[in-house]
Amino acid sequence: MDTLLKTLAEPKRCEIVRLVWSEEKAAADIAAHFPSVTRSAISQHLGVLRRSGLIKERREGTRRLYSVDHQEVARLRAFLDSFWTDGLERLRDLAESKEPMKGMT
Amino acid sequence: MDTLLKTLAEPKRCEIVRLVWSEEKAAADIAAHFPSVTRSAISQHLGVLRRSGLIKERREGTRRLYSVDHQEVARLRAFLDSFWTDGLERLRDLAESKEPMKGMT
DNA sequence: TGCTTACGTAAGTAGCAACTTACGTAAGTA
DNA sequence: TACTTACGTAAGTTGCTACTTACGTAAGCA
Repeated sequence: MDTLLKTLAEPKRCEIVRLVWSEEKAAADIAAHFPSVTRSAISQHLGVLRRSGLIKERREGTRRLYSVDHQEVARLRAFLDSFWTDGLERLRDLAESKEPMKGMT
Repeated sequence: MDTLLKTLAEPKRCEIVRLVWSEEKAAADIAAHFPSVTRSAISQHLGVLRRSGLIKERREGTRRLYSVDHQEVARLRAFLDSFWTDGLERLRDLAESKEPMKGMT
């Protein structure tokens, strides 16, 4: 669970999620938004985002198009919502379990 | 802004916030919930949480009592809420500004 | 005045994470 | 076929971070 939080805690990855929020974008287009770092660095960030499940990859020719996995985002959001509002005891179980947020889809 | 996210991305700090969510607790009581690490480690986590503004400190004799700063938590929550739902353009400005989330109190 | 309690903090270490350069590879193109 | 495009990945470096041990300090107590 904190994997998702750690993933979003990195500003560039947070920005990447925002970039592919409503439309899929190719890796090169995403990298173009970060002139300060290498394309390779962005590719690795995309790898982290993909492994965490926050974004999905689709191949099209030589290009790889990325888009947000809104379902996974919804699970993270549900977790945080329960964190803010209520169910603190239940949240404890979820946060400590090895298979977090079971049945929250 | 990502300072708050980074602070919560650490599991132990997330748990500490949960511990002092509804009632203030002394540092020793908090440390007692983490037998695997030293009291010093928890003290440093408390420092991070305090500097990020997520928790408040109150002295009482030799003891230091900690409690959640719900107002600061509300600001983080508001930021994330706008992240999930809407205002992606406005969110971009907030996330990139040096003085984030101005006027969101 | 000592002594103890309840803390924070300084200093050092190990591991991780974000980055770079260099290389590998699959898909189009001449 | 050879070349280019569009990407991922391996390898190495640097800096941060979570942790430990050791020490400092303010408050209460004998």
